[in-house]
Amino acid sequence: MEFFDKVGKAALGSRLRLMTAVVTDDAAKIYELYGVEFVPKWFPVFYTLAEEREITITEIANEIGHSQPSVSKIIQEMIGAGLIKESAKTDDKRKNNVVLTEKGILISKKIKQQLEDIDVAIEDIIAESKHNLWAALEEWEFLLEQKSLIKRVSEQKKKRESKDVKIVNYKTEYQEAFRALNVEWISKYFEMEEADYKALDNPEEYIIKKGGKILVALYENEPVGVCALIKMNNSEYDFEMAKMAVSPKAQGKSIGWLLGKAIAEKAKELGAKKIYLESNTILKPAINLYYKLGFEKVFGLETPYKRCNIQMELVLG
Amino acid sequence: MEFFDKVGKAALGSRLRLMTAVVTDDAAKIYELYGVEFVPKWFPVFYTLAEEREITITEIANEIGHSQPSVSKIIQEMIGAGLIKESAKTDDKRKNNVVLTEKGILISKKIKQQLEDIDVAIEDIIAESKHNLWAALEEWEFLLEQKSLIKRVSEQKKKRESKDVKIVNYKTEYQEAFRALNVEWISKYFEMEEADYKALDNPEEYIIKKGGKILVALYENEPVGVCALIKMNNSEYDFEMAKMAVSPKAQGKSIGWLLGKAIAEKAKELGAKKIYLESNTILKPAINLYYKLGFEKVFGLETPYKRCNIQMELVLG
DNA sequence: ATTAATTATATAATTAGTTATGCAAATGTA
DNA sequence: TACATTTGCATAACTAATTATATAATTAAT
Repeated sequence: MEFFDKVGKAALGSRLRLMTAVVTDDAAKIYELYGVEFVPKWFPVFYTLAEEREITITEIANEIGHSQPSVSKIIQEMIGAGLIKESAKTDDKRKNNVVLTEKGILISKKIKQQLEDIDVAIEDIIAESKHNLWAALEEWEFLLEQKSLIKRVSEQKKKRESKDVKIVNYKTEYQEAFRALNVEWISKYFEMEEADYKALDNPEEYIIKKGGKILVALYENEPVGVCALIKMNNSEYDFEMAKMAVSPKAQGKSIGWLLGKAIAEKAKELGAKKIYLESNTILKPAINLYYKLGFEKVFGLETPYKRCNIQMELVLG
Repeated sequence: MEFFDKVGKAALGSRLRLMTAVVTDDAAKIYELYGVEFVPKWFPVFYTLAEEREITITEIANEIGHSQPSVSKIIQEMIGAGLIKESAKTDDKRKNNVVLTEKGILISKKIKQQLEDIDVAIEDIIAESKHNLWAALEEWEFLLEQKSLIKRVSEQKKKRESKDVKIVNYKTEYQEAFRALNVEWISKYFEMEEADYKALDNPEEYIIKKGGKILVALYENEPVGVCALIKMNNSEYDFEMAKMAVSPKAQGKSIGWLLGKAIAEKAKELGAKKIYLESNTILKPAINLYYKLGFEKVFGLETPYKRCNIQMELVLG
């Protein structure tokens, strides 16, 4: 199908669907060829019953990877066709154990030869093909169970988008964004405090002129994240990382990570050995990010912020 | 899925269906991730329209391998969603040409990035897997188009069953079968003639005692095919192959071919250089078989049978 | 110039699965 | 021991496709 070459791998689903249709259409004809009165969709259920002596509907569903209602319906059809019957041998009255009838056992014998022929026919295709579809399905089942397609795509999206994020130095034109992005999360989770207003309304005076730095993350030339490195009056720490904010609209692009890394780099350039931060444990994604960046908990410093209930430091390598 | 290992390749259809479900389920989530209001099943149709400027429903169906009603419904849904519109630019009033709307074009741009991400994600799976599912699907599409699964299985069935066919010499206990199998086809297509009754009622006297042979094909120890080698009074031919009959119930096991081969072998053992036969062209499968066995048309011999309108000979190698 | 066959589409019915939901039986827990 | 939770199953409603069939427009054939 030429179509698939043009579209690319995104058409994997469509391609699978077509192949499924081709194979299952022929499956029906194969039963006919062998003169077995049998509906192909019964096959997985039937096979399970031929193997196990007696088994419940839910167990069958789990074994063959169908939903329980699907098996439930198939069982009813097969009972109608006289291939299986309910077997009362159970103390748990919710359970509906089923077994093959005489007729079912007969058909299972008939089908045995058919299965072997199909097996040989498919083995032949495998032998004449370069790429083993059967083995590929088995392998992909495993790989997609390990990490689903949606997860893989979302990781790729993040990776690509974070490439388009630029971290730049603060300019006056970003003051509005610096203020707005911070006000957004602070007032959502806490209340704006005196110290916040000072720094956000006048960052050049309160942060940069005192020897600090502000970095801005740009995505498509819009400021979507900010973070400050604030000069401290403390014997142990030269700088505090603070006022980190990322627009909710720009989440999933690793912007926090990129800002954090850049701030740490900046601090190192300025000769710092360690940087300090204050936060609150209700901000779980933020705390997580700090750990990922290498911060560790410390205790005991004084702070002007009511909302601070966790203090951390990062030793610069 | 352990189930598949037990069942063998016959579960290829089930395995494909499960993989299709896994992939298409995630497809829906992927559109959501990218914030595109889009139903995955629209994708092949949408993609075709994004490529071609303007195209009819049937053309789309052919291109993407769906049925026409399927595309017809999808088109209606997409018109409802405002992604495409009918374009009246056609003289053939049966046709329903469709194109993307402004909104459709916008979404196609949005989706482009998404497609690239999926492409990379799937390429990554291909890279980390030993068996390339994408390439396997492509190859199997080709192989199954060349020779369908049903054809491959039916060939395998024939091959296996013809192994279970035994060709044995005539014994008195097979007289009834020899008669019945021949009467069945002769009276179906023609009328029984005097010469038929003689040979069939008393084969030992009319065939074997005169230096001829009869071979019987047994399947599951039942006689299901017969063929005679009859001594001729002719300077050119020593033997005639005649009274070949195969039970309709045993068709598809190459019994005719096995009998023909065995008769030719027998004739060679008896020192014949050529064998002769008479038939009628309305028996197309039989004539076909004779050609396959190496017989060629000849002309001019006299025959006691009304039904004879073709004469053939096989030069024994 | 009719009539028959073909083509393009739409609609209806069917298929093989899925979720969602409800009910009864069994199990766990305070 | 009573009550909440879990389990097993059936039923209903939905989904994404299919085949079968109807209708209108076009093309081919007498």
